[in-house]
Amino acid sequence: MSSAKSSIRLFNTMSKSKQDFSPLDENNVRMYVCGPTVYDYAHIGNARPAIVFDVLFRLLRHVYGQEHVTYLRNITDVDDKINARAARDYPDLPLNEAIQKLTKTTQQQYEADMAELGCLEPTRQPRATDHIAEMIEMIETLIKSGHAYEAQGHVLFAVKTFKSGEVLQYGKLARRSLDDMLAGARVEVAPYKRDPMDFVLWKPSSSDLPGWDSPWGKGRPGWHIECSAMSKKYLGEIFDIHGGGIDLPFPHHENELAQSCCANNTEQMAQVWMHNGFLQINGEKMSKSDGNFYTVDELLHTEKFGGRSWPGDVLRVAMLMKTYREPIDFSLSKLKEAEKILGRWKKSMADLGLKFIEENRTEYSEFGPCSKMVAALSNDMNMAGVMAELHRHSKGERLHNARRLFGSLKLLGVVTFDSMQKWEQATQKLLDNAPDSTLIEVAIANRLEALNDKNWVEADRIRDELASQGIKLTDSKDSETGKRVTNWEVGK
RNA sequence: GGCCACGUGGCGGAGUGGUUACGCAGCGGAUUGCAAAUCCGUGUACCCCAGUUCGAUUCUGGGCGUGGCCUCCA
Repeated sequence: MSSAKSSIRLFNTMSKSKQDFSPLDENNVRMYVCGPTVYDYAHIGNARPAIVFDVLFRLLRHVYGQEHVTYLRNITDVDDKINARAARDYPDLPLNEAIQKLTKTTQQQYEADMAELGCLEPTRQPRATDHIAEMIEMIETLIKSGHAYEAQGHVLFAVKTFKSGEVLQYGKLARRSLDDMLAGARVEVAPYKRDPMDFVLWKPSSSDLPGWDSPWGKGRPGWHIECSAMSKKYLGEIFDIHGGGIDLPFPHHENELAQSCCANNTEQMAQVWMHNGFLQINGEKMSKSDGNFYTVDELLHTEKFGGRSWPGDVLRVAMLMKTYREPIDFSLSKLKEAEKILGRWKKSMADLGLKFIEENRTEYSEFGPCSKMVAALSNDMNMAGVMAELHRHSKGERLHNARRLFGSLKLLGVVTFDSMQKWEQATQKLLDNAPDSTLIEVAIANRLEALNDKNWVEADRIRDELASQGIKLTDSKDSETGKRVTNWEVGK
């Protein structure tokens, strides 16, 4: 166990290198991941961080114990996009009610989607609007300590005050100097900013927008402060892992880091910063603004992508076929390959002797993952290594292989006892719905007779007829006698 | 324009200063018509140029290409 603990290595965006992971408190490993802004269906690209960090969550639970990992994923429910969408979708409701309704249903949809993709619920999913008081408190602290200032109803964070000694810290996560950022600035700078890069902690709300009373008048928080306030409340001033998409290092995480360190007077916010790569479609980033996206719900429940729907476990495997930091080209061939591989894994488990019937449930819950697979996973979630181990067990010949395969797939969140039970029952159901099996046996016997007579035409006629009823024949040879043995199964 | 990442066999996708995963597809075989299923076998690939080295796909420099960030974004 202790060797496993010390062997987790994670790529840290801050240092741009893989580092040994050692939690601040082994009894409470803490991870914060930036979650969805709940104004619309999640697309499959939005699901990647949920899946990637779910796998990490599961690995940490495996290594440190289920009760010793805290995983927070926030729900952003205050945002200009939400306001706009609520007004559009519920024009007859008062805005506050419309927003309530929109954010609530969107969050439920998100949680349902992620569950279908095999993701565990995080330990907590705090909502921004439930933590306005904590945000205001942190902003006040920042003003008192000179890191923030009020200007025309806004409160702004002064980026140049984020220093360690005399060294400017702002920009160190994204590895960008203030000059670099200014050179590339594409937005007009508000005149009341002391520095062009200063960002909003609090902004005024007009009467037609959601707002909360504050020392600076009725207003609403800026985007970044919620994560600083909520992570502090539930995880402490410094925690272990902070994750999110590769678009977040700048500005979101850079700003969170600045706020948190300045408010808490700490040198760091998280030990490790992790970022997942994007999904691409035809080589371009999948994004809502470009319109080249598929929602999780569409993939699961409609035939919009590739003319068919896709099970959650297939989508999950497809997503795990590449290192989390690299982009994935989301394509039909990828999903097909994932489905084929996953089908084979399931079949091998059954062929090697696993039976997902109730009396086995307790015994099977004890099956653990293959240690080499855990080792690969511990190496910054090296999924290629993980896949190789899964394939190795899938091709094994012993019951042991099946147990390890099940244990490994379970750890990855790809299968559960229940999902395998359903799979087994579905396979069985196909058999039950097939035409009378004695008739099939007779047909097979007739075909065999025809084959022995070298009457190929008649033999093929029988086979084709069965095929038309969805019965697929597979010929093999008995290893003892050398005689032809014909099995049948119900095809798709 | 600035910053960052990546560029591997038909495709997907790891990794390594020398023995070169894994998967998909293909090909050959087990298989005594054809097919399917299964199993076995089969692939010396690493963008270009220069440098370091006994030796580079792996290190260094330059170039080209692709993608991302610099504005809301997973």
